[in-house]
Amino acid sequence: MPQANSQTRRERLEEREEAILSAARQAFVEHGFDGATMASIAQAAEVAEGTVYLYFKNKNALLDAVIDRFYQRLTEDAREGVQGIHGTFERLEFLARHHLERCLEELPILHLMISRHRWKPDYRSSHGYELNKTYVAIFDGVCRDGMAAGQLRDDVPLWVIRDQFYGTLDYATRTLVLRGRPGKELDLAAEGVVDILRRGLDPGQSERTEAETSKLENITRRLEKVAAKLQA
Amino acid sequence: MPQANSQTRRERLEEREEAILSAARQAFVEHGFDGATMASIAQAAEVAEGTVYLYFKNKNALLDAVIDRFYQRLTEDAREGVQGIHGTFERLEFLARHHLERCLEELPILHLMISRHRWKPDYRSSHGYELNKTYVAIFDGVCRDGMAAGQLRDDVPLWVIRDQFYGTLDYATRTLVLRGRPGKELDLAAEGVVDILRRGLDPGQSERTEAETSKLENITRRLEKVAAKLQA
DNA sequence: TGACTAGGTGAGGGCTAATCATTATAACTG
DNA sequence: CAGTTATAATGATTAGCCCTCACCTAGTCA
Repeated sequence: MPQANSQTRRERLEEREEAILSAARQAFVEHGFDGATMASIAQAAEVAEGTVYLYFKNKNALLDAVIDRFYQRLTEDAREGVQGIHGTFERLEFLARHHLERCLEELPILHLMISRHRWKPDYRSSHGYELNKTYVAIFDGVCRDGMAAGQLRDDVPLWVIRDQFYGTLDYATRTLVLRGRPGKELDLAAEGVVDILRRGLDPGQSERTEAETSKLENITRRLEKVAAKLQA
Repeated sequence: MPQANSQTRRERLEEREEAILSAARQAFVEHGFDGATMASIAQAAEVAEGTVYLYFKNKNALLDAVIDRFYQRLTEDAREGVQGIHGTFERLEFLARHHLERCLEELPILHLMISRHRWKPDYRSSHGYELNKTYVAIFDGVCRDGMAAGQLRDDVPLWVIRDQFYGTLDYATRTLVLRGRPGKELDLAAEGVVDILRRGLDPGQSERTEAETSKLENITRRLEKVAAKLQA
């Protein structure tokens, strides 16, 4: 049974890789990149120190892999969520809330990403850049649809809007943590971001109905969450 | 002549400190924090390695000192510039342009600041936090004046606006560099930021929807309480 | 002059990431 | 099943870093 054997063999390797990756993630989250040692990661993964280097080229590659995971889930969930929502600003508000929630949840990972990943001189040719590109492509798509539908000014470059959106959100994440009550003010932050965008990118005559239904739908979504809780 | 002697003595010390600080700045800018070695910094400053530690507690203290300088100049110039300008949005546009220009000029310092400084867990009790606070106080002042004069909505928390402003600018800085022509698009970015703010914070629009959503949110909150009770 | 002291030195300690010669294990073959 | 090869795993070792500390030097003062 060579098939079965090679299967288990492959599985063993994947399990090991998983163990190392998970140990690394844990170590990075707990002690930061510099604070985490390869020795402790190897020990937590129950392998020898040298073994880690069979699976990952070096410490940085470990970090890359951890961040890769973060982005994969972030992107997937964003894409999924957007699909189930109609209306430009409803989608934007979902994206804002989703980004804030996820970044707050995984704050240490966000720190690692920003501090070690995003400011490298060769960022643009890095894998991380591609990951980010894929992620923000969802936002870009929503905006382009909005522009095509006339709900969004199309005389502002998309990259300006994008920086406005994610720049604000990342700063807001930090502020929410610094202020010590991230949960309570999350809604305020997400709504604030989209609200300013809504007014700032209004293509002309204000469409009050649009704005109102948006907020109503927002509340509906929250009520649906409550309903889901009740079911569980 | 004890006066003259102690003077020259003091001057010697200050010169040395200056030499070390300047060498450190150079090294950090050229090779990054990890890439710069204390040995090379000491050599560039023409002192022994141990001497550096007579002037700065450790490598991190060196970085702090470098960043301190950056903030001092940034803040001073911002304050000066704002004083010579009247009108809320004119001032904001100056601040945006000033921030962008300075950050682009000193990009490596900005990287150091963001990656090593701002995301420390104890950031809020650090000197860097105070520096940042002093800097953004200028922006806050401009906004508060604008609100008092009725040129700015006062129903959006100041911290949301601040995050919007500086978050966007920092992201824009990165984008401008990535796009490779920071000079040409700097105006576009600065104007874009302020333009969206201008429209987004225009106090002219109605606030009736605001009151209505507030009521609805009240109801939502009550329903969530009910849900919590039911869960228990 | 001789003791005192602030300031300066650089070899060495302790810790780290990463390597590589060696060993162990699995897979294949006749 | 035994022998051979290929793959996987090991951990002592290496090179390089930050920082300390025992020692040194040169001014200052009694």
